[in-house]
Amino acid sequence: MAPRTRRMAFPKVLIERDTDSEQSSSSDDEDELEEEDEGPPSESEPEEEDSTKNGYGERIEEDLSLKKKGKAPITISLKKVCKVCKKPGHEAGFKGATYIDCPMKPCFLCKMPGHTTMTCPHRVAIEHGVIPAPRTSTHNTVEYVLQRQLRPRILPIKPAYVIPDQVCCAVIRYHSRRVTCLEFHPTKNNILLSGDKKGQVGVWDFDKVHERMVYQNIHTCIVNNMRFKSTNDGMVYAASSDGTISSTDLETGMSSSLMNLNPNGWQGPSNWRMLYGMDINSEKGVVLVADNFGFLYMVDTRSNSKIGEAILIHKKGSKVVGLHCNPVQPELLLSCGNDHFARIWDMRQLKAGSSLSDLAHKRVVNSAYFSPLSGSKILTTSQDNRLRIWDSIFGNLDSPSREIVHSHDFNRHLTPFRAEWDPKDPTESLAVIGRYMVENYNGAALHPIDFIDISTGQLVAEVMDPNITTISPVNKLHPRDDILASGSSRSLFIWRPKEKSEPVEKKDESKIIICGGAMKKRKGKFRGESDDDSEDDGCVSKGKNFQFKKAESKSAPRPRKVNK
DNA sequence: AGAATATGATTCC
DNA sequence: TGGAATCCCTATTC
Repeated sequence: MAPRTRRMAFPKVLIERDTDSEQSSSSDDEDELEEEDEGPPSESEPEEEDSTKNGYGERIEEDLSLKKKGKAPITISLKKVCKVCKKPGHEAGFKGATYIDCPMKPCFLCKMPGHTTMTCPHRVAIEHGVIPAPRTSTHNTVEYVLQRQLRPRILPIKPAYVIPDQVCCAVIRYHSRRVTCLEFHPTKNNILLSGDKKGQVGVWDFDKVHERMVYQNIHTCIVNNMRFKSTNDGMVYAASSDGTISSTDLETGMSSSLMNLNPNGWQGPSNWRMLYGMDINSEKGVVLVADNFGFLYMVDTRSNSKIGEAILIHKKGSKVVGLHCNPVQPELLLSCGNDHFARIWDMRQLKAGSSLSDLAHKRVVNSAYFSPLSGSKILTTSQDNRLRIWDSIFGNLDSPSREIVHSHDFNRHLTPFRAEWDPKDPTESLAVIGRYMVENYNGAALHPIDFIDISTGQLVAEVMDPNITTISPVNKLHPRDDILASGSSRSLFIWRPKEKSEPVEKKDESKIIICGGAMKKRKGKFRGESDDDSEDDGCVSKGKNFQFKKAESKSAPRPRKVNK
């Protein structure tokens, strides 16, 4: 697995190690970058070469040439190579809490070559990190009028958003694997459902933080999407990579399988079907799901029976990751997937190739959602680091009406990011999405959760907490209250606006709990977590030790290693 | 403190 | 077309 062959091909270049790392990194072109040119790298280089190389791409060797001359003391020399491109002359990686890009690679944010994220035009506003991309097409008359006449009036009104920006309660390590999806209960305001990579479903009353419930036997691997049954909000459906749709009674925990695409068990990876996108068409009483081979399935919720045959809605063999029914027009279905398309369908004429619209993207589309009230706009999240807004009224669907460059790269170890609408926003312009790229906030490397006004592309707010050093790819805004729920790694967080909740330090200590689980002897400590009382059964309240503080330069939690 | 590892889209041959 | 190599701003365990 290790790219050993590449490492062995390095030319041997020795550089005197400079005790002051900051100076050395900024003056690489001077004589310290002397090539000693000991000839080409030998192909038969022994494997132990790896042991002379530390984790930062530096090569440590004893300077033998000095030995030969006799008197000179043995000095340790380092060759500094970029750990990304393996070339000397520059270094990439963390310098403290700031990540330095490799200049040989395209910009990590906008993916364009020729610059790094430091100078990317899409993050010139340092305090925001994200600015709107220019409109792709402004030759539309309606848009022009909107720009001229409406925008000047709209802009001052926009900041009225209420942003949930302070953690009010949390369960650290709620799940035993990373969180993959979240869903608020449709009627009970304090109930949050969470699915994880292991197939477990959490039911959490975040007003009674300690009453943590995790159903372990609903699925056997990733829970990809959950939806409440519209006619009975005590029942929830979930689609999983185990190939089943589950139907679970939240009171009893009783779960049954609505559909199973792998009735004969494991028949090899090319036969194992996984369910990703799911939604409910309450009008028709149908659960819609889609698999990793491009097919859509429908199940009648009254008879629990499959309707018709599977329909190919995306490129054959490609994953369909998202399905969404239009909130206003029940005939309209939206799908998105790994074939780089989001597609709009008419439920009355569902067959392969009969989509009403194909929304083209440059990369995989992680999510596509109709706007929650009018259903006239579509918000997509694509792995090309762009959010796109497609407007069926003020624009055509041939091209997005706006593209917003935003850092939400794909990483196989992270749940894919999905931008979500604020269901409460009457103007249908507020979206929330976690950010991949780290920002250095007074010495702490943090990944904020961004609130973006999709009508202007502006970053309305970036929400973070110095205690949360992990990326938060899963976010959901409450359907009625000013609450944000976040899934970050295995933890769940509930955010509320500052003015509505007292600072957590003064609040009920039990609002933050840390679950033991497998983390008994964990060394990297969460702030305030003490090692002494690590009872690993159930939840352990660590509230009194756990303090939320403003990011301060001295008290950054688990800071990134600072080069010395 | 550093190594190992889990594991998916994409590219290349 | 299919399998191997590659990748990289992760999180966690050992």
